[in-house]
Amino acid sequence: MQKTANNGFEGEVPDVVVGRMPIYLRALLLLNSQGIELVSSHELGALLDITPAQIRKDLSYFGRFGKQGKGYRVHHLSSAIREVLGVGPGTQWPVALVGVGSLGLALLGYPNFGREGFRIVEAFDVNPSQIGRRVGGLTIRPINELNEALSQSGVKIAIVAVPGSQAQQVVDQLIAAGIKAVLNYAPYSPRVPDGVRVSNIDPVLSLQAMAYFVKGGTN
Amino acid sequence: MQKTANNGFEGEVPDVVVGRMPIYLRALLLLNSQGIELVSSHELGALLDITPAQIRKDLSYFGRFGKQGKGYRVHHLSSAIREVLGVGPGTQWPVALVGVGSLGLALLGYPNFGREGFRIVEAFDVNPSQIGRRVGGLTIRPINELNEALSQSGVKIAIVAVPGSQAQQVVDQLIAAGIKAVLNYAPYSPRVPDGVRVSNIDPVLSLQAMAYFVKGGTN
DNA sequence: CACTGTGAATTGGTTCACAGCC
DNA sequence: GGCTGTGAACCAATTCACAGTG
Repeated sequence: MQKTANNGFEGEVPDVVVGRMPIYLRALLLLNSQGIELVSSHELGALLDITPAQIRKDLSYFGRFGKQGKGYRVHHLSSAIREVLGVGPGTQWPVALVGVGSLGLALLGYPNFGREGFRIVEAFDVNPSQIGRRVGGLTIRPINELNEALSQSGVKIAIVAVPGSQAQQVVDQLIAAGIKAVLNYAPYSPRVPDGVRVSNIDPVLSLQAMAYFVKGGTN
Repeated sequence: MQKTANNGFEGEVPDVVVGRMPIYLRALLLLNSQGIELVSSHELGALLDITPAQIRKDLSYFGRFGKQGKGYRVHHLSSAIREVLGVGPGTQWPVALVGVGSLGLALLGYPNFGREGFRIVEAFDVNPSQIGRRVGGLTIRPINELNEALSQSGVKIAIVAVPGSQAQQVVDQLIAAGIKAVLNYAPYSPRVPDGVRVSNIDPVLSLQAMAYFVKGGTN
């Protein structure tokens, strides 16, 4: 049984490997902007604090992108990773945002989404004073229009920036409207059915873990 | 060699375990607010999608907090975890913020830091129009005062919310000023010396990884 | 000959399963 | 009887080491 890379079976690539691909992509785009055309796994590893072997093995899950004796062509590899992730140039994932408080507004104005394959195309809030407000070409809509607005539109990814107490309810509504991936900023980890991905961003959890190490671990 | 829990050696607890402790703490505080006094590893696991064995083993790195036949007293366990992490009630880690754009401002107004053991006590920016501005009891200071302000103050944790192009330089300055942990929101992973912790929060990386799964993995 | 791609070896993390205790 | 705490077993991820190649 000769397992060539990318034999079409799903679930074969470990999550942790998928999670590193965007990191590689980032680094490659930076190298590209510096005019660097060729990079070895060793150089890339030095840049990212990742072992060369890890990088080569990770990439080998998706294909053979390098040249022996040379390394990887920066542009070629970055294109390949974009392709793998589904964020190739030309594709832009439409994203829904729920919660337009100060964090939600900051996200609406964040320029990197557009550059990296995503665009916020709908924004919702419960707060009546926000509804109807126009921000960056978008009109903030009431949350009860969420299902109607998203069900037919094919939006598959949402960002949740509401208080923790509302997060579960909002996520439930999003899933009912066909959302398959949620980037959650609320300080509450919502429960979701199989087939839906959640990625939680919670600065407090990160700070607490770092506090342990700053303090000096177990004392 | 009989390795009892918490034998005082540092570095013995895997990072991944430390990273889960804040998650447990979150859940326990929620249970506590619901008036629940006792919880088993099985119940907590069901709530968090973590196996009971994992929870018990994780906790056992730090001590024996449960009662056989009963489970864990919610209040007792949450206090113990706070103690372990160094975010016990009464302690509040002072934190420096660099970058007071829309994201930085949102962070300044984020009420959870205070509740969970952290307080932003200094805020810096390069933008002259921000400097001197008062936000939430804090005066925004120019970044060249960073070293002076932090070196003597004992602030060990910083939040970086500047553009990617400035992140490395800012982190270098923070480290020179004695910072030991950085929560980095810039879309660039800064290089740091041993002994300094960085936690990167990058929504684009999360979205790109989720896009892969929404797309259906390798196709 | 410097590098990739990849099985094999190793390390680290998770889950099992049960002794001990309430 | 129900649950914790924990060695042992298992599984997953990382690293090694080298054959293969431009």
